[in-house]
Amino acid sequence: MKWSKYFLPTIKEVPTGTEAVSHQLLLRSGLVHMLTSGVYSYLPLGWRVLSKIENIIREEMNAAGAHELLMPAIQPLEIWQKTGRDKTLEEVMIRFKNKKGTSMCLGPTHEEIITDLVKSFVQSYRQLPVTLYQIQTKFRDETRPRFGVVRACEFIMKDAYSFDTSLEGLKKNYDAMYAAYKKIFDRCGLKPIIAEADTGAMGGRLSHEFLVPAPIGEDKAKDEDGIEHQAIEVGHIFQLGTKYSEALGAVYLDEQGKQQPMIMGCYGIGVSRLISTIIEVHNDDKGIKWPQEVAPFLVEILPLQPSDPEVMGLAEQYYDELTKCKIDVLMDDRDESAGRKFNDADLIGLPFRITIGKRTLAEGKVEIKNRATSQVEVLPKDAAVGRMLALAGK
RNA sequence: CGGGAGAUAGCGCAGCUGGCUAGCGCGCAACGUUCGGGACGUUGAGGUCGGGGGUUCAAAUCCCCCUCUCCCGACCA
Repeated sequence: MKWSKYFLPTIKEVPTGTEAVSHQLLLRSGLVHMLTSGVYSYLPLGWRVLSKIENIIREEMNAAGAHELLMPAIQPLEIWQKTGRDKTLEEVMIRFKNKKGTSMCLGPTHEEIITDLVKSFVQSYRQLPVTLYQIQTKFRDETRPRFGVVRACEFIMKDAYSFDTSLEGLKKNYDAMYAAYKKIFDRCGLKPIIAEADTGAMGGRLSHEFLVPAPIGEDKAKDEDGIEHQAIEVGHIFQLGTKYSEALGAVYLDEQGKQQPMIMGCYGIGVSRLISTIIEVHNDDKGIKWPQEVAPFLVEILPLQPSDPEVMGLAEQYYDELTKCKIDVLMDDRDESAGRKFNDADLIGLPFRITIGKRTLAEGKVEIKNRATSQVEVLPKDAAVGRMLALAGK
């Protein structure tokens, strides 16, 4: 991508009414834009990060044997009345009546919907176990949205649901999800504390929270050494048991031809919240330091004098070669001062920066800088692409 | 939902003991000079001072009501 043709508005000054570092950087680096409290647009760069995170989640969910689907956000209230959660979740549920006068809501979560769906198709133990998941927008009318996208009224969540015929089966699925979660967060550059937690409004037998220590955390978490941290909850997994299947009549016939309620688990990840959390953990006073796997682009090519044919020629050459090798490249080809481009590069925080300037190029050299470590390598111009590929692990 | 802070140009702010034809910095447009860490000069565009009502010769400024935003708490899968 070429910056001059891209929609990437960076902001120099700290936006009014922002306290959290991640909230400030989210806005300053052109990732999101607030429409109203707790409701955000994702700009092209933010959308790319979101897609990277989603793809990591997809890969690990699929590897764990879950199947992706997509359920509706618009839901009849009737189904919520069957489990009584129209009351439990009354405060956060956004409700309305459709033209026929039917009470509807925007889904704050999907246990009821998935249970109803699986009930429609699964009648036999032979069809179980099954685990389904979706990545979808949830709606919660939060009293106090906070810290940008950390607690929002409209947010993106990955929610998975397992259906089993036995507690052993549930345990197995639960363990598989637990393991997948560890991989997902690790790939996102996060080291969550995993803690047993209350099952709260979800109900059920057992649950674990995945908590990432951060100054803006709303949850308390004790680490292995018993030290308490403020932490952001990025994931929560539950052994639900039969609460929903019994309430909604999701039953199957076992080998004896006897009707049994399905045994369920559910597994959530706050996808949009992860963006804030990653920024909260990976930043310095100049901007974001994206972990490689979730970075919107892997490398920024920075020609300092775009009007210089030799500088720009080399930049274009790198751009083409790296793009051919399937590296996500952003080239700052804007006709702006060097200082501004350097500062913007630090702000948006791509893992690597290739700087091409007249002065260094006169000696046949260019620079590669690692954003996270600040390490700078000066190397012959013909070695830059090869080195970059090595750094990218290709 | 309780407590606190705030809303003036796209962004960051000043002005608030009434006198404003509303200003500064950044950004934006044009031209020229620059060109390795947010360059410089000249010219220019851009505002229902969050909204409504009131007091007054006169309101961004004083009074009342409302809306919105942020922070702390309560709440929260």
